[in-house]
Amino acid sequence: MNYSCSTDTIKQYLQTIPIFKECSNDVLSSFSQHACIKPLKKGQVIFLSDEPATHLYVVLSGWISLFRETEDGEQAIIDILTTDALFGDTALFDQQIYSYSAEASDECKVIAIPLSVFKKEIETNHAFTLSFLSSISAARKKQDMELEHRILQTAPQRIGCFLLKLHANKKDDKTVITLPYDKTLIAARLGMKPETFSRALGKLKKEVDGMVVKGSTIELNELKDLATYSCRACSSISPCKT
Amino acid sequence: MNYSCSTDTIKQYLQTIPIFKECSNDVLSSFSQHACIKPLKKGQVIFLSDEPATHLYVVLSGWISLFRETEDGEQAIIDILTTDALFGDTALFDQQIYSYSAEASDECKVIAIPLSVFKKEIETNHAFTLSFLSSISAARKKQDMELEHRILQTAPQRIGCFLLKLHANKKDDKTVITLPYDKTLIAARLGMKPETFSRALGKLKKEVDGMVVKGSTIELNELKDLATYSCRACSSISPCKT
DNA sequence: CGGACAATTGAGAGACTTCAACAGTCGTGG
DNA sequence: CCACGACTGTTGAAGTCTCTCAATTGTCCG
Repeated sequence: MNYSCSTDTIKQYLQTIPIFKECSNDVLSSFSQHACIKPLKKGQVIFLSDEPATHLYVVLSGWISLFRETEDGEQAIIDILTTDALFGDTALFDQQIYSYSAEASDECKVIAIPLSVFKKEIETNHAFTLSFLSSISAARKKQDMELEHRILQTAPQRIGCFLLKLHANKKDDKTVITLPYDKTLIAARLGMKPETFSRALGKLKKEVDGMVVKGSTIELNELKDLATYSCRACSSISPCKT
Repeated sequence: MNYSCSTDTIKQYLQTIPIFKECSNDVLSSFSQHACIKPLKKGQVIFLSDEPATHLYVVLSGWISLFRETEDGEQAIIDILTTDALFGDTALFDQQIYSYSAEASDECKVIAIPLSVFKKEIETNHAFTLSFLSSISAARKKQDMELEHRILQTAPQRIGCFLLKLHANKKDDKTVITLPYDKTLIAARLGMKPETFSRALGKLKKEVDGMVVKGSTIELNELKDLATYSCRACSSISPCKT
């Protein structure tokens, strides 16, 4: 990969991303001219919650975690995003303030687009607004399911659901799943402590026939068995797609 | 109040609702002509999850609960809405299917607007799309906070936070808060069992100086005391506004 | 007044967390 | 090349929070 910030490189990247797909050449050029590619090291903070917002970001590679911190010093992970995902866009409305913090949990590459440029496009380009709206709407549904899962699913079920989603996003159809980041981080992502994750994964292994865990790879016999166990406590038509 | 479905009545109502506020007279007329006011009895179902969507709705009065049901027969309450809130709008994108069920938990009145009419407006009227986008964006942030609360707050804190939000939406500034609906329903809304709610409210009463509970009214000495206790485990700059 | 339902209370079980100890892995520096 | 330390991950025991089940009280309405 290439670390350049050249307009052409960015344009090429943007074209592959769903939300920008329907943009005309002019629009893409406009974004590309003002955007730049930012390589990030593990642990690097991109912005902090309640900070005045300047850019929104698109993930090119790696994993970005969105989180908030409380007065107590507790951390709540809101989401962990990878390629094609947009973040920082919540600052577009209201007071142009980020509503969460963002940090690279990996070696990452992101495209930074000035909020003002994006906002101008939203204000003047109706087609683009519609595709943005559609993506926001999808994100909202995803969040909705997230909330439901926290209420209804047990820790082992939540892990199962997480694995199913990982599998759904894979290119191949093998029943071997590789965990994308630290177990500690997955635990936080699923709203549980590392110890609970470890024990819950153990329980899941017992409950699901033919499931084998070796470090960060998980082998399954039948995906269906995992879905039967995990999706029992979920309202969506299983298996869950979000 | 008046149960008529006349265009003028609906237009009058719509004009008072933030998302429609910036609509031109023509747009309002277009909505009003196709919309109708629907009175609802307590317990009446408006639509079910996964059903093909026909209308979206605006709450005029009463409380509408949005929920989903799992294979197990468990129910997850997603939100409980009142005056000015929009629902059913998640069906605008994707497959025009409702992503949750909606039921009146009260005597309610709602305005039903055909999805097709709303969608057409979204597709052709840029100013309207922007104001819709802004409202969706706000809803998303609210949901975000909801998720955080479920992870970080204990049951008594969640109740405290709920009370603070009730107070923030009140017209007057009295420190007497009236619960808007059944305690059982509030419990479900906050993701806990009625028994837990009862005990948690008892605990909250003990923890917060000067708090008195009499049936469905709650008296407070200082709002600040409640916020200090509840917002400790929350990331937002207290008190929470969502 | 009685029935239906909301709300409370108690006891015990279950899920998750906390604290603490320990095993495994990886990279660094001697 | 090995030893050390830092870090991730696992395991045990005890504690906390919430849920479940069951019994009881309170309240509203016919």
